[in-house]
Amino acid sequence: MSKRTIIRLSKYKNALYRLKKMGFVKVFSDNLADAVGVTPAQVRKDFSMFGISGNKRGGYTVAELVEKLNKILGKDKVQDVIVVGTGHIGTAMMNYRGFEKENIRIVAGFDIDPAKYNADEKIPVLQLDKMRGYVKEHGIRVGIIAVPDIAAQQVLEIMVSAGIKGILNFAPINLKGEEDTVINNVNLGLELENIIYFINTDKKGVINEDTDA
Amino acid sequence: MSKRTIIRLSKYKNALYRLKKMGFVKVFSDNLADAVGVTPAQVRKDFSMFGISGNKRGGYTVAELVEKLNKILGKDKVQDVIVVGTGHIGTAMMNYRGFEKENIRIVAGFDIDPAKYNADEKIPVLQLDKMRGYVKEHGIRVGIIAVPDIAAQQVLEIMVSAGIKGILNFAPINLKGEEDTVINNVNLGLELENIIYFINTDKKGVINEDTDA
DNA sequence: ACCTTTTTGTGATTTTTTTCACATTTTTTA
DNA sequence: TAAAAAATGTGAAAAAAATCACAAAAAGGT
Ligand SMILES: NC(=O)c1ccc[n+]([C@@H]2O[C@H](COP(=O)([O-])OP(=O)(O)OC[C@H]3O[C@@H](n4cnc5c(N)ncnc54)[C@H](O)[C@@H]3O)[C@@H](O)[C@H]2O)c1
Ligand SMILES: NC(=O)c1ccc[n+]([C@@H]2O[C@H](COP(=O)([O-])OP(=O)(O)OC[C@H]3O[C@@H](n4cnc5c(N)ncnc54)[C@H](O)[C@@H]3O)[C@@H](O)[C@H]2O)c1
Repeated sequence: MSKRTIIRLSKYKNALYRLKKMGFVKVFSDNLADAVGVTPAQVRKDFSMFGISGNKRGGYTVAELVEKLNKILGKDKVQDVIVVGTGHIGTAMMNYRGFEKENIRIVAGFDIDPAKYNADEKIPVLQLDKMRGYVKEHGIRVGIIAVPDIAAQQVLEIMVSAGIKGILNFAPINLKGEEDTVINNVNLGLELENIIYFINTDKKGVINEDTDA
Repeated sequence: MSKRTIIRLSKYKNALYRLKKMGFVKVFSDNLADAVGVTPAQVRKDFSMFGISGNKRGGYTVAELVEKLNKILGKDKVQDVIVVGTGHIGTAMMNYRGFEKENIRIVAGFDIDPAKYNADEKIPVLQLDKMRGYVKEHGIRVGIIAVPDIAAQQVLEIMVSAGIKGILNFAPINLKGEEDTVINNVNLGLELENIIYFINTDKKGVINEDTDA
């Protein structure tokens, strides 16, 4: 399954939360298409690939659909995540309250700078050396890299060797991983550059999909 | 030209900076391909679409290539950017030193919370009401939205009406813009969800392209 | 001077992704 | 009960993106 499809499923799910809050019980492929910025056929095809079906003429039941999407996306159970590098981006992620309702829980931060250590906070910041043990002990599978680019590859290797399988990387370098590791490189500078290119050119509109940069 | 192509050009440029620092004078399509994680044919095709040519057998001259890419990407002149919403993400962006060498300069922040105001800093934080005037006066064309999702659409409209043409949006909502506006939605929650999906499934490896979420 | 090697540049081909279009099902209306 | 209307679900078609593969150019060797 392609990344693009999964990102769309997440978007449908987010749109559904909003629709639900607005009181919608049923939803049609073109409502979701509008909300997410794709065609209705795309919505239906995406669902069809995961065996999600609605009712002809009746559309989809919001509550059911949310549940199915969350199941597919692995959001039916809490996912624990650690952050390595508790600087600007790292602490932004640690303090973000929006992850909770998505069943994503940031459980600890790690840094090499002793000034950052704070084992007593709700989300403790521990020394990097403690990471391996922590990951093994708690069975952590997902981590965020928010260290300077020079340190990123090395940090990646420690994380992977400790047992982490999925990584969101903010360092502006294309990290490469082993076969069984998932790495999602998010390069915010690139995203800005992209905008700069397009405003200096004819092609306007919403640039979508693929942060993967 | 597709977003993916432009993102790749940016990546080539970044890879070239590193190669240059390492002392490389010439570079071949497969060096860049390796660095960025694409095929050599892709590199050459991308270049060919922008009329960039190298020398058969001799490859490309690093310095020339960097210059051409920066020209195409609009990085040959400084681009001023404002931030709206000076919370965690907004201040992370404002404090990030890495943008300077990319000719991206964050010139001001805006917020509705008076506690955030600080007109005397190098990068001042001003009240939201001042944004329109500031943008018009300084001819700002690019802005970053880092406000809560509920405020995002409204903030977008103010920014666009003030004359901003390109927007990087961190609020987890698919902002829609007018014809001549470029909006790049970056949804970090989606990027994490994506990782969670893939580690719970067979498909592993580097997830790339498309932050656009 | 000629042969060999290396690498580009790109048309052709393949693969992937999206959109079309319509038969089918369900609901409503009369 | 039949006809009309509104959606889905999905093969087929189209469009977009990536890869192949090879002629051509440049460099070096003998
Ligand atoms: N802040 C932004 O807006 C922004 C924008 C684009 C890219 N980035 C990238 O995101 C990453 C983080 O940026 P930031 O602004 O949060 O940086 P930062 O300097 O604020 O924080 C980096 C943190 O990593 C820690 N660190 C350094 N080496 C480490 C190591 N080996 N192990 C563990 N911790 C280590 C430092 O002590 C520090 O706390 C960087 O790679 C940066 O290039 C940031
Ligand atoms: N922090 C993260 O790691 C993270 C992760 C995913 C998504 N996001 C999204 O990024 C956005 C910013 O997140 P954050 O963590 O920086 O939030 P934050 O709460 O730290 O900061 C938001 C800032 O926006 C200001 N604000 C609110 N309404 C405003 C308005 N109408 N005009 C101007 N300013 C206004 C607030 O005063 C505050 O300073 C949010 O939409 C959030 O959902 C953040």
